[in-house]
Amino acid sequence: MSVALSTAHALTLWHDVALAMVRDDEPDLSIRQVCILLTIYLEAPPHTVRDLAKKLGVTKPVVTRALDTMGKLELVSRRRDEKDRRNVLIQRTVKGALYLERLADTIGNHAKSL
Amino acid sequence: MSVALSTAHALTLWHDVALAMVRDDEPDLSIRQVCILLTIYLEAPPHTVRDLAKKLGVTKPVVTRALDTMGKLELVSRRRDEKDRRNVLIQRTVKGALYLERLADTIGNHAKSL
DNA sequence: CCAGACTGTAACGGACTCGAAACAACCTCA
DNA sequence: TGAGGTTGTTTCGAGTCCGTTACAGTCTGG
Repeated sequence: MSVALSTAHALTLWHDVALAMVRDDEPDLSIRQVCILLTIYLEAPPHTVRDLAKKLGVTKPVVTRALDTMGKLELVSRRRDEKDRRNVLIQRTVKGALYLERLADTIGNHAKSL
Repeated sequence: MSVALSTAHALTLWHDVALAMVRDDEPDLSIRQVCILLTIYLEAPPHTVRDLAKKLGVTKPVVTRALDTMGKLELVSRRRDEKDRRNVLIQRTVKGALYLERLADTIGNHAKSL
Protein backbone atom coordinates (compact mmCIF):
# COMPACT_ATOMS: atom_id res chain seq x y z
CA MET A 1 0.00 0.00 0.00
CA SER A 2 1.28 3.44 -0.83
CA VAL A 3 -0.14 6.46 0.90
CA ALA A 4 0.66 9.91 -0.40
CA LEU A 5 0.14 12.80 2.00
CA SER A 6 0.61 16.46 1.21
CA THR A 7 2.33 18.62 3.80
CA ALA A 8 -0.91 20.17 4.96
CA HIS A 9 -2.65 16.82 5.12
CA ALA A 10 0.12 15.23 7.12
CA LEU A 11 0.13 18.05 9.66
CA THR A 12 -3.64 18.14 9.86
CA LEU A 13 -3.69 14.43 10.59
CA TRP A 14 -1.06 14.84 13.31
CA HIS A 15 -2.91 17.79 14.80
CA ASP A 16 -6.26 16.06 14.92
CA VAL A 17 -4.90 12.96 16.58
CA ALA A 18 -2.83 14.96 19.07
CA LEU A 19 -5.91 16.99 19.88
CA ALA A 20 -7.87 13.83 20.56
CA MET A 21 -5.11 12.66 22.91
CA VAL A 22 -4.99 15.95 24.79
CA ARG A 23 -8.74 16.12 25.19
CA ASP A 24 -8.88 12.55 26.41
CA ASP A 25 -9.56 12.20 30.11
CA GLU A 26 -6.68 9.83 30.73
CA PRO A 27 -3.36 11.50 31.55
CA ASP A 28 -1.57 11.92 28.24
CA LEU A 29 1.50 9.82 27.68
CA SER A 30 4.68 11.49 26.51
CA ILE A 31 6.05 10.87 23.04
CA ARG A 32 8.66 8.59 24.56
CA GLN A 33 6.09 6.55 26.41
CA VAL A 34 3.93 6.12 23.34
CA CYS A 35 6.97 5.11 21.35
CA ILE A 36 7.94 2.45 23.91
CA LEU A 37 4.38 1.19 24.11
CA LEU A 38 4.11 0.87 20.34
CA THR A 39 7.44 -0.92 20.10
CA ILE A 40 6.26 -3.49 22.61
CA TYR A 41 3.03 -4.11 20.75
CA LEU A 42 4.30 -3.95 17.19
CA GLU A 43 7.56 -5.87 17.37
CA ALA A 44 7.98 -9.49 18.29
CA PRO A 45 8.85 -10.35 21.88
CA PRO A 46 10.87 -10.71 23.97
CA HIS A 47 11.40 -7.09 24.97
CA THR A 48 13.98 -6.09 27.55
CA VAL A 49 14.84 -2.71 29.02
CA ARG A 50 18.20 -2.76 27.33
CA ASP A 51 16.75 -3.48 23.90
CA LEU A 52 14.12 -0.79 24.19
CA ALA A 53 16.66 1.78 25.35
CA LYS A 54 18.88 0.97 22.40
CA LYS A 55 16.06 1.12 19.88
CA LEU A 56 14.91 4.50 21.11
CA GLY A 57 18.35 5.97 21.62
CA VAL A 58 17.66 6.82 25.26
CA THR A 59 19.17 5.71 28.57
CA LYS A 60 17.94 2.72 30.52
CA PRO A 61 16.50 4.77 33.42
CA VAL A 62 14.25 6.50 30.95
CA VAL A 63 12.80 3.15 29.96
CA THR A 64 12.49 2.00 33.56
CA ARG A 65 10.59 5.12 34.49
CA ALA A 66 8.32 4.91 31.47
CA LEU A 67 7.53 1.32 32.38
CA ASP A 68 6.81 2.38 35.97
CA THR A 69 4.30 4.94 34.77
CA MET A 70 2.64 2.73 32.18
CA GLY A 71 2.68 -0.17 34.62
CA LYS A 72 0.59 1.89 37.05
CA LEU A 73 -1.83 2.54 34.20
CA GLU A 74 -1.78 -1.23 33.49
CA LEU A 75 -0.73 -0.64 29.90
CA VAL A 76 2.24 -3.00 30.24
CA SER A 77 3.50 -5.52 32.79
CA ARG A 78 6.90 -6.81 33.81
CA ARG A 79 8.19 -10.28 34.57
CA ARG A 80 11.58 -11.67 35.45
CA ASP A 81 13.22 -13.78 32.80
CA GLU A 82 13.67 -17.17 34.46
CA LYS A 83 16.33 -18.18 31.95
CA ASP A 84 18.50 -15.19 32.83
CA ARG A 85 17.27 -13.54 35.96
CA ARG A 86 19.08 -10.31 35.19
CA ASN A 87 16.59 -9.63 32.43
CA VAL A 88 13.13 -8.21 32.78
CA LEU A 89 10.63 -9.15 30.10
CA ILE A 90 8.08 -6.52 29.23
CA GLN A 91 4.68 -7.91 28.39
CA ARG A 92 1.49 -6.72 26.84
CA THR A 93 -1.77 -6.31 28.72
CA VAL A 94 -5.41 -6.19 27.78
CA LYS A 95 -5.64 -2.53 28.71
CA GLY A 96 -2.61 -1.72 26.61
CA ALA A 97 -4.06 -3.50 23.60
CA LEU A 98 -7.32 -1.62 23.99
CA TYR A 99 -5.52 1.69 24.36
CA LEU A 100 -3.65 1.16 21.10
CA GLU A 101 -6.75 -0.09 19.35
CA ARG A 102 -8.46 3.16 20.20
CA LEU A 103 -5.43 5.12 19.06
CA ALA A 104 -5.42 3.27 15.74
CA ASP A 105 -9.11 4.02 15.32
CA THR A 106 -8.49 7.69 15.93
CA ILE A 107 -5.68 7.78 13.40
CA GLY A 108 -7.66 5.79 10.88
CA ASN A 109 -10.77 7.91 11.18
CA HIS A 110 -8.89 11.14 10.73
CA ALA A 111 -6.89 9.75 7.82
CA LYS A 112 -10.08 8.66 6.12
CA SER A 113 -11.63 12.11 6.36
CA LEU A 114 -8.74 13.91 4.71
CA MET B 1 -8.55 12.45 -0.83
CA SER B 2 -9.44 9.37 1.09
CA VAL B 3 -6.76 7.47 2.91
CA ALA B 4 -7.52 4.04 4.33
CA LEU B 5 -5.20 2.77 7.02
CA SER B 6 -5.35 -0.64 8.64
CA THR B 7 -4.85 -0.80 12.40
CA ALA B 8 -1.31 -2.08 12.06
CA HIS B 9 -0.44 0.50 9.43
CA ALA B 10 -1.79 3.36 11.49
CA LEU B 11 0.17 2.28 14.56
CA THR B 12 3.34 1.65 12.58
CA LEU B 13 3.11 5.10 11.10
CA TRP B 14 2.65 6.64 14.51
CA HIS B 15 5.49 4.61 15.96
CA ASP B 16 7.96 5.54 13.23
CA VAL B 17 7.24 9.23 13.44
CA ALA B 18 7.35 9.21 17.25
CA LEU B 19 10.66 7.38 17.07
CA ALA B 20 12.05 10.03 14.76
CA MET B 21 10.95 12.73 17.21
CA VAL B 22 12.51 10.96 20.20
CA ARG B 23 15.79 10.37 18.41
CA ASP B 24 15.95 13.96 17.29
CA ASP B 25 18.53 16.04 19.10
CA GLU B 26 16.17 18.85 19.95
CA PRO B 27 14.30 18.47 23.24
CA ASP B 28 11.05 16.76 22.37
CA LEU B 29 7.92 18.80 22.69
CA SER B 30 5.00 17.40 24.64
CA ILE B 31 1.82 16.38 22.89
CA ARG B 32 0.17 19.53 24.14
CA GLN B 33 2.92 21.74 22.81
CA VAL B 34 2.82 20.09 19.39
CA CYS B 35 -0.92 20.47 19.35
CA ILE B 36 -0.72 24.18 20.13
CA LEU B 37 2.02 24.70 17.58
CA LEU B 38 0.03 22.96 14.87
CA THR B 39 -3.09 24.93 15.68
CA ILE B 40 -1.18 28.16 15.27
CA TYR B 41 0.22 27.15 11.92
CA LEU B 42 -2.80 25.38 10.47
CA GLU B 43 -5.64 27.66 11.45
CA ALA B 44 -6.13 31.23 10.40
CA PRO B 45 -4.92 33.99 12.72
CA PRO B 46 -5.40 35.74 15.02
CA HIS B 47 -4.62 33.33 17.86
CA THR B 48 -5.01 34.30 21.49
CA VAL B 49 -4.22 32.42 24.66
CA ARG B 50 -7.89 32.18 25.47
CA ASP B 51 -8.83 30.74 22.09
CA LEU B 52 -6.07 28.17 22.17
CA ALA B 53 -6.98 27.10 25.69
CA LYS B 54 -10.58 26.65 24.66
CA LYS B 55 -9.75 24.69 21.52
CA LEU B 56 -7.51 22.29 23.41
CA GLY B 57 -9.72 21.95 26.45
CA VAL B 58 -6.96 23.02 28.85
CA THR B 59 -6.49 25.95 31.21
CA LYS B 60 -4.93 29.24 30.18
CA PRO B 61 -1.75 28.80 32.26
CA VAL B 62 -1.04 25.63 30.32
CA VAL B 63 -1.05 27.63 27.11
CA THR B 64 1.05 30.43 28.60
CA ARG B 65 3.68 27.96 29.75
CA ALA B 66 3.73 26.15 26.43
CA LEU B 67 4.24 29.48 24.69
CA ASP B 68 7.06 30.31 27.11
CA THR B 69 8.85 27.10 26.24
CA MET B 70 8.29 27.29 22.51
CA GLY B 71 9.15 30.98 22.58
CA LYS B 72 12.57 30.13 24.00
CA LEU B 73 12.99 27.68 21.14
CA GLU B 74 11.87 30.46 18.77
CA LEU B 75 9.08 28.30 17.39
CA VAL B 76 6.48 31.00 18.09
CA SER B 77 6.47 34.64 19.12
CA ARG B 78 4.10 36.89 21.03
CA ARG B 79 2.90 40.42 20.43
CA ARG B 80 0.42 42.65 22.21
CA ASP B 81 -2.78 43.33 20.36
CA GLU B 82 -2.79 47.10 19.89
CA LYS B 83 -6.53 47.12 19.27
CA ASP B 84 -7.26 45.49 22.62
CA ARG B 85 -4.19 45.55 24.79
CA ARG B 86 -5.50 42.79 27.01
CA ASN B 87 -4.95 40.31 24.22
CA VAL B 88 -1.72 38.69 23.20
CA LEU B 89 -1.42 37.61 19.59
CA ILE B 90 0.59 34.48 18.94
CA GLN B 91 2.59 34.58 15.74
CA ARG B 92 4.49 32.18 13.56
CA THR B 93 8.24 32.23 13.10
CA VAL B 94 10.65 30.99 10.46
CA LYS B 95 12.02 28.37 12.83
CA GLY B 96 8.56 27.13 13.65
CA ALA B 97 7.66 26.81 9.99
CA LEU B 98 10.84 24.84 9.32
CA TYR B 99 10.19 22.61 12.31
CA LEU B 100 6.73 21.69 11.04
CA GLU B 101 7.96 21.28 7.50
CA ARG B 102 10.41 18.67 8.72
CA LEU B 103 7.68 16.99 10.74
CA ALA B 104 5.44 16.84 7.69
CA ASP B 105 8.27 15.32 5.67
CA THR B 106 8.78 12.66 8.30
CA ILE B 107 5.11 11.80 8.36
CA GLY B 108 4.86 11.83 4.57
CA ASN B 109 7.89 9.65 4.06
CA HIS B 110 6.73 7.03 6.52
CA ALA B 111 3.21 7.06 5.11
CA LYS B 112 4.56 6.55 1.62
CA SER B 113 6.55 3.49 2.64
CA LEU B 114 3.62 1.64 4.16
C1' DC C 1 -15.52 58.23 35.73
C1' DC C 2 -15.38 54.04 37.85
C1' DA C 3 -17.16 49.28 39.24
C1' DG C 4 -17.05 45.05 37.14
C1' DA C 5 -15.70 41.93 33.62
C1' DC C 6 -12.12 40.22 30.93
C1' DT C 7 -7.35 39.60 29.37
C1' DG C 8 -2.73 37.07 30.11
C1' DT C 9 0.65 35.98 33.65
C1' DA C 10 2.93 34.93 38.26
C1' DA C 11 3.11 32.28 42.45
C1' DC C 12 2.48 28.18 44.86
C1' DG C 13 2.96 23.21 46.18
C1' DG C 14 3.05 18.72 44.36
C1' DA C 15 4.18 15.42 41.03
C1' DC C 16 6.91 14.01 37.41
C1' DT C 17 11.11 13.65 34.19
C1' DC C 18 15.75 14.06 32.97
C1' DG C 19 20.91 12.45 32.69
C1' DA C 20 24.66 10.77 35.34
C1' DA C 21 26.29 8.01 38.62
C1' DA C 22 26.04 4.48 42.01
C1' DC C 23 23.99 0.26 43.16
C1' DA C 24 22.38 -4.68 43.91
C1' DA C 25 21.39 -8.90 41.71
C1' DC C 26 22.88 -12.10 38.47
C1' DC C 27 25.67 -14.66 35.07
C1' DT C 28 30.04 -16.46 33.04
C1' DC C 29 34.21 -18.27 32.38
C1' DA C 30 38.86 -19.11 33.56
C1' DT D 1 35.22 -20.23 43.39
C1' DG D 2 35.53 -15.56 42.39
C1' DA D 3 36.71 -11.48 39.39
C1' DG D 4 34.59 -8.96 36.02
C1' DG D 5 30.91 -7.93 33.08
C1' DT D 6 25.84 -7.37 32.44
C1' DT D 7 21.28 -6.71 33.89
C1' DG D 8 17.58 -3.43 35.67
C1' DT D 9 16.85 -0.14 39.33
C1' DT D 10 17.64 3.64 42.63
C1' DT D 11 19.40 7.96 43.98
C1' DC D 12 20.68 12.65 43.32
C1' DG D 13 20.05 17.53 42.05
C1' DA D 14 18.07 20.29 38.70
C1' DG D 15 14.56 21.31 35.83
C1' DT D 16 9.68 21.10 33.93
C1' DC D 17 4.76 20.77 33.99
C1' DC D 18 0.44 20.52 36.24
C1' DG D 19 -4.00 22.83 38.32
C1' DT D 20 -5.51 26.25 41.43
C1' DT D 21 -5.41 30.57 42.97
C1' DA D 22 -4.22 35.25 42.99
C1' DC D 23 -2.82 39.10 40.53
C1' DA D 24 -1.96 43.38 37.34
C1' DG D 25 -3.29 45.54 33.19
C1' DT D 26 -7.03 46.73 30.09
C1' DC D 27 -11.65 47.55 28.37
C1' DT D 28 -16.63 48.89 28.81
C1' DG D 29 -21.25 50.30 30.08
C1' DG D 30 -24.01 52.72 33.19
